[in-house]
Amino acid sequence: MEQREVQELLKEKLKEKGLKITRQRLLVLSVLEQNSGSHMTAEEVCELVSADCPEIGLATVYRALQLLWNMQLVDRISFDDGCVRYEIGHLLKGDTKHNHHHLICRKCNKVIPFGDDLLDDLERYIEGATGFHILDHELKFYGLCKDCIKKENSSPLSF
Amino acid sequence: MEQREVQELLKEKLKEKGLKITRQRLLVLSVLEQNSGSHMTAEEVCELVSADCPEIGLATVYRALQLLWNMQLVDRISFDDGCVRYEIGHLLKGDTKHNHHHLICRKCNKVIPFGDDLLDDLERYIEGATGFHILDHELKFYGLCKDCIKKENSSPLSF
DNA sequence: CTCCTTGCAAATTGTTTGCATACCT
DNA sequence: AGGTATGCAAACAATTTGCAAGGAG
Repeated sequence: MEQREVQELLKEKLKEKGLKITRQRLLVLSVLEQNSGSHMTAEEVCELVSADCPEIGLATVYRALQLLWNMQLVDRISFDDGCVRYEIGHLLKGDTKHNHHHLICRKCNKVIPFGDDLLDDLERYIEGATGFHILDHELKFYGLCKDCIKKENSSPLSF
Repeated sequence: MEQREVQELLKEKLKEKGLKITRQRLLVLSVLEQNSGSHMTAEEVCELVSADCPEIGLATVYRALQLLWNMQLVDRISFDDGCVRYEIGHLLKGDTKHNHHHLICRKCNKVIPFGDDLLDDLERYIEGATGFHILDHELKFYGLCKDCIKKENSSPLSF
C-alpha cells in the first residue's frame, strides 16, 4: 500500500464516521508512514509533526494516535519501558520492513525485530476453536541476545 | 513445581546474590502462587499480602515484583489498561491453569486466556536462526469476541 | 556490626481531561 | 451555523525514588 492510498483510506474512514479531516491527523499518520521501520512514542511523533505544524499539542497527538489505532490504521505495542509505541504495521504488509515480532533482551534491553507471517496458521486455528475474530497480534520473546550470552559466560552471573 | 519448591528457589537465588530473605518477598511470591490463574497488579498483590503483613508498603511490593521478574520467577504482562500485571507462569508448566496467550476484544476489552505450548517449535526455530536464547514469550491477539461480533451485526458500525 | 530492605511521602512520568477558541463541512 | 477538534494547562494514575529507621546475616 502506497502513502497516497493510506491517507485516502484515513479520509474515507473519517468521513464515514462524521469526523473531520484535519491537518494534524493527516500529519500524524504521515509521520508514522515515513518511519515505518520504527516503534514511535507519542512524544517522538509530536516532535516530528512539529516540523510541519509547530502549534500542535501533545494531547492532540495522543488523541490522533488513539483514533488511528481504533480505526486499525496503525498498530500499538509496548515494550517494558513504560510507554506505548505506535507503528504502521499490517497496512504495509508487502513492505520488507514490516516486522511484528520482537526479541527483547532482558539484559541490555535491546529490541530485535523478527519477520512476520509465522502465525497465520495459528490464527486460523484459534478462530475456528473459539469464534474470536482476530484482527491483529503482538508477539514478544524475552531472553538473552547473542552479545549478552557471550558476556554472561565470561563474567560472573548478575543482572 | 510445588509451592514449597518455588519458595526454596527464591531463597536460593537471593542467597546466591547476597540479598536478604525477607518476609515481604516471600509473601509476595506466595500470593502470586496462590492466584496462579490470574494476572495481578501490584495493588492487588499488596492488598492480599496485607492480610499477613499489614505494615507492607506499596513501594515494597513494586520492588519485590521487579526482583522476582528479574530472577525469572514470575512473568509480566500488560494488557492495554495502563498497568503492568504479574503472573506465576512458566514455573508451573504442568499446571492446567497456565495460559500464556490472550485474546483481547477491541470492543469490550474482555481478555480470554488461551492455552500455551503452541510456540515451542517456533521458539526453537528462532533460536537457531538468530542465536537469541529465549526465556519466555508473550502473545496477544486483538480482535472481536463472539459476543461483540453478534452485536456488531445487529447494530450500526461503531467503536 | 554492616549493609540490605522497608515504609512513608514526595517526585516523576506517561497519558487523559476540561474548557474556551478555532476549524471543518 | 453547528458540531468537531485543537491547544493549553490542570488533573490523574501508575510507578519510582530519597531517606531515616528497622532487620537480616
